[in-house]
Amino acid sequence: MKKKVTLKQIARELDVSVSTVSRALADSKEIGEDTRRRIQAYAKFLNYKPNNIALSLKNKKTKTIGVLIPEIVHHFFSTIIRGIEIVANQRGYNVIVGLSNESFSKEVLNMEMLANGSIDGFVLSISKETLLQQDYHHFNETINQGIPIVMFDRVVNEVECDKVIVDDFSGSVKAVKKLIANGCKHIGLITTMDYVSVGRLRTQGYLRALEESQMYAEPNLILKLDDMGALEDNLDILETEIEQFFKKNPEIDSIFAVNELYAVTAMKVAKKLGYDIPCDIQVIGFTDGVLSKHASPSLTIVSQHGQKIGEKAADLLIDRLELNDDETESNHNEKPKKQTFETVVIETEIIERESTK
Amino acid sequence: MKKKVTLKQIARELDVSVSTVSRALADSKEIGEDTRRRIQAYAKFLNYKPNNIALSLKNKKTKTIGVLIPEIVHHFFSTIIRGIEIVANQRGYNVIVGLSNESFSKEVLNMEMLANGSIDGFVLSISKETLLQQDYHHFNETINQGIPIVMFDRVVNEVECDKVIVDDFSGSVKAVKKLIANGCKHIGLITTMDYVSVGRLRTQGYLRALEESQMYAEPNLILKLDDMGALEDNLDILETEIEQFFKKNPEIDSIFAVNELYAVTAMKVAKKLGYDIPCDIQVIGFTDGVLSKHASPSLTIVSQHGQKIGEKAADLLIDRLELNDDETESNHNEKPKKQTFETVVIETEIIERESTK
DNA sequence: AATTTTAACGGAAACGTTTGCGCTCAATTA
DNA sequence: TAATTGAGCGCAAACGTTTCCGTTAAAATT
Repeated sequence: MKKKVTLKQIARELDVSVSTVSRALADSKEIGEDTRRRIQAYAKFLNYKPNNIALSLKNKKTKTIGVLIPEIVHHFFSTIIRGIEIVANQRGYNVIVGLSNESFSKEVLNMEMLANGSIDGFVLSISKETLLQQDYHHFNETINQGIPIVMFDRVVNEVECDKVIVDDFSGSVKAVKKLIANGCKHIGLITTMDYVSVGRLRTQGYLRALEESQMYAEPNLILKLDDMGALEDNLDILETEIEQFFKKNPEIDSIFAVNELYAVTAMKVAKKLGYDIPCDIQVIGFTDGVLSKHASPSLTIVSQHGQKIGEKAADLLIDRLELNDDETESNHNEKPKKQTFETVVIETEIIERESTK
Repeated sequence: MKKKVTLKQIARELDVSVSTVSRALADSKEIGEDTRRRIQAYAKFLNYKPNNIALSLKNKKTKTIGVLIPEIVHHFFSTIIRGIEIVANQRGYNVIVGLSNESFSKEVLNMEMLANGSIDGFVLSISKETLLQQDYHHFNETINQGIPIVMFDRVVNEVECDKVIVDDFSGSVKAVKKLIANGCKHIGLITTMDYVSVGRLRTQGYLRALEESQMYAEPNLILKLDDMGALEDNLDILETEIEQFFKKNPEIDSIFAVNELYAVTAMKVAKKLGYDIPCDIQVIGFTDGVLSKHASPSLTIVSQHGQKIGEKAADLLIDRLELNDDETESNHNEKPKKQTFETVVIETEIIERESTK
């Protein structure tokens, strides 16, 4: 077992000092032509690679970004990680992931773990429990320690930082208006409880679209579901809820669902009840999932472009990290740099498939 | 912006030495009752947390495990990451992920990046390109540097390390025998090219099941597809291939598919051709995906228990890491500890749904 | 009273880097 | 010939810890 080779080792065996080796490998002009070559050759021979940890300690930066998400077994979030990973790697950063599992305490714990030197900045999406409790102190404390945060998708006004969101509102407006344009008169909405901002925004988009089309928003046609707990596990509950919904409102001619699961389940129930899709009932879901493409009929969706979200979030974070570098290096004048934060909106796109006319 | 508080800072402000602070916080008996209390109180007040990077440098261990997977937007892999993350966190480790994107060079690059001090060990699944090229030097070099590796799912005999695999072979045998028991006489197999070991094993399982049931394996009934490239993107190609397959072999009464996409696509095509599932054609897929549950009819599968795979892999890795600790600390006798590696097989389970009788 | 023990703490090395500064020796300049 | 320059290299500090080894003074032993 060959142990990792260090500068000290090379220095000893070549009978020079550690600093000479360091400089030689950095191609410093201060080192003589021949010794430089000698050292470089020997280092290459030993396959020397500098120790990242030592560099991190010295440079006070780890070149690592922490990603904190509520759940990873979820197409949307894994797509985002992919986006983050791509630009991070390309810009010389590593990605370390933490899962909050929608729990406040795990979110706090994970942040504290990673904030103690392991990472340079965070990209995160807030857990449901945190949103419910509305306790955001850990975010602000982290930012106060000089560790920048970029939030995506589930964001919150109480924390000042860069954000990347989806145009939930106007995406929903577009979707519902498409249903209206397709001749739908009684558009059902299947949505979640209000505490997650995205659900609320999508609901508002639904209402706005109706309003702008001089249509009356019937309270009956709105089904609010509590998605706390394991959604995937009690599918049958979901199905019966939706079935009740259809039976109570036979006039329904279309469904707008705020996530993929609701949409495909609605289709399944509708088919079971004898409706034809899209003739009797048209369906649009808000999602970035894999179910929609393979459902039968395939589902028309408002696509969220998860990868783009991840890429943009990583870019924002790294931009800020490297901007901070420049500041601390060059202008030490205490001119309080106006801390201006950006909120980038990633456009949604309607992908038409078989569930709409 | 409050900068991170260090031992040195506390020491200065309390007019003691750094070592005293360090010991006081470690509850060392060497420090007097009162100073100990004083220091602990002040540290708690300042919310002192030790710097992970400094600790890593000192202890020569990072308490971080590197996970290298071919792709993250994939239910199977994200489930595994979840499993890894759960036990890692619980045992005090962090998880840093790298994506090879099925590319050999990205796999090598990622390993080199992380191997330079960033992580204590790897959990990985080999990229397709690497399997094709059969170049495994980076794995062996990493192991030689003293960094343990645990491979999962896509493993290879050429590398000696702990492994976690699925019983692909016997899982397939079980599945095909179930079809046979259900009265199927002409079982079609939809599989991949042979270079990924799991595909080959599942194919062999299919053959064995037929053999053991004294049934003849018809070459026509085996469809081998090349899944290089973006599977999801050319769904239509996949569909036409499968459609041809059905048309050429009208006697087919069931399908065993080695992955979820093949299985659900086969169902879709079958339905389009007028077959009834499961009456005319029964389908079983080998998978750990989300499509199967929501397909209509829902798909009977051989489940792989991805999370368990991840958990077991992480446990194996951490076990070995902490075993190495004990060795180097206590018995320095050069008795060459017999390096014995384990290959754990995670049992599959057939989950019966609507696509079989 | 002289010695040993012990409690309580500080100094410094170490982990692997980078880098400012100083040193030496030769070459150039005055 | 004496002084200045510069090339080429080493020393040591620094990053934040932990820990071995002192050191000091008081307490306990003889």
